Amino acid sequence: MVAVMPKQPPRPDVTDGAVRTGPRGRPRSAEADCAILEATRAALVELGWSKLTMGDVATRAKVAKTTLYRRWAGKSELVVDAVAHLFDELELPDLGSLTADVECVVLRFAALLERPETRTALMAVVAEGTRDEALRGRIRSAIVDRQKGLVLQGRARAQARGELPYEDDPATAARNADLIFDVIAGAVVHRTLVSAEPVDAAWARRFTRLLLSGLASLRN
Amino acid sequence: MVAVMPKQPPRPDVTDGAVRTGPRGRPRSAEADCAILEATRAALVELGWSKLTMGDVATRAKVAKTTLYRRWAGKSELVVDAVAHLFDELELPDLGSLTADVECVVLRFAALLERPETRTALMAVVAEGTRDEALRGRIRSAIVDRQKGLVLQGRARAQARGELPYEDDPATAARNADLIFDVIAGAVVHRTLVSAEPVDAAWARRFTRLLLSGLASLRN
DNA sequence: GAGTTACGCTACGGGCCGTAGCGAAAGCCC
DNA sequence: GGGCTTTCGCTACGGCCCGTAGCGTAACTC
Repeated sequence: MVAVMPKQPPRPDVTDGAVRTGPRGRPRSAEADCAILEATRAALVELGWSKLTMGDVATRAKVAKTTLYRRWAGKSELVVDAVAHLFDELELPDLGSLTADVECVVLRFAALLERPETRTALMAVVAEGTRDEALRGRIRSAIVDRQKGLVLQGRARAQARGELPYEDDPATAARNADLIFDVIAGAVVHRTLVSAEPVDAAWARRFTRLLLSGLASLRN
Repeated sequence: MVAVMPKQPPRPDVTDGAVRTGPRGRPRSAEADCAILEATRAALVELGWSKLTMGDVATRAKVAKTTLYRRWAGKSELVVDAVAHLFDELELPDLGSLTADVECVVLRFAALLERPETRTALMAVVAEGTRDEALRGRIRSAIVDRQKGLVLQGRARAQARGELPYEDDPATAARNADLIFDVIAGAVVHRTLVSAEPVDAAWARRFTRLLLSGLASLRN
């Protein structure tokens, strides 16, 4: 788990080669960071993305509004960090077969998207990210890359078991991993948030079969 | 193409069985409707979702702000209708094979998502929809159902060609269509908006092969 | 203690929201 | 034409939220 860091305080340059001792002055309150992120998640559950305001979060966290703006540039950045922690619980258990692994991660990812915090926040920040390159990068490092790691891990296991062939070309391997990631994550997100229908065990099973064996396997 | 209708004006009940003649009073300006939707799309291109305001749209459309609120309840509903028209151009040409049909629709759908209007609007309204049942229904009828029709159409063609088996059970057929729809639409949306990487011909080809033949086909 | 930085608090200009109220305009039906 | 109905443009308004500035105080380092 990689901690997501809020906006860094302005520090003097270290480019002159002089050895700096640790940061001087009053340090930032770690409790405040935690309380703010917690308050943000609570506000997301109660109010949703559109009605969430910075002032409200500050009040919930028992913190001055100015303290929020000292650490996060705005609502989007704050919410990304607040939600990112929830994705840390995503893990890929080794169940012994590629089919079981895929089904399991699909269900876990869906369970994460069922939570009202992630439900209302994920699409909203992605929408904002379409117009903000920096925000896209933040989303990528805080959320997307963690998920993509699961794909790489699952493929390595399947290859070790002999369920998947080893790719000869590293570039091809990377492209395939990206493709599989978009297919799995995209299908689960689209099912839960756009089609607004539940991802249950039956759906996960049928999706996994489709992914592994293709369209022709969908007869029954 | 089904026209998306703005908020209906308050009419007296027709439940008493009496024959009503047409609506009385001054009719709504169809030109205003058109100008408003056009102005909304233009504003989406220039400003994006978050900075788009109702007042700005009204000014662009040369219409009073009150006129907007007489027809749409808010920003989300307005944007859904404004973007819905763009999805009408989605069609499924008969290219003679399932592979070609899928590749083509993937590329067309991706081209639609490349446009800044849809890019910034689609995820935003979906995010709002997670907290608004009525808005979800509006998105479904205005956008999602039209796309889903393409899946049904493509499957029927493939079955007629003998490329896909006919499902015995209608319920199974419906579930399969929903699954395929979420996989295709989800993958394209996730690739373009979350991973923020282009859907080009090569990606469409590899995705289609994966969809038709499953993971094992991804060696090269 | 001196220096530095974070904090809480208050106050503010500015923007946008969504609505009310008005007179005028544009259609129907007699 | 005269009435009736509904929409239109316009203005004005209270309210909420934004994001920042300014101040005095608290916490930590050297």
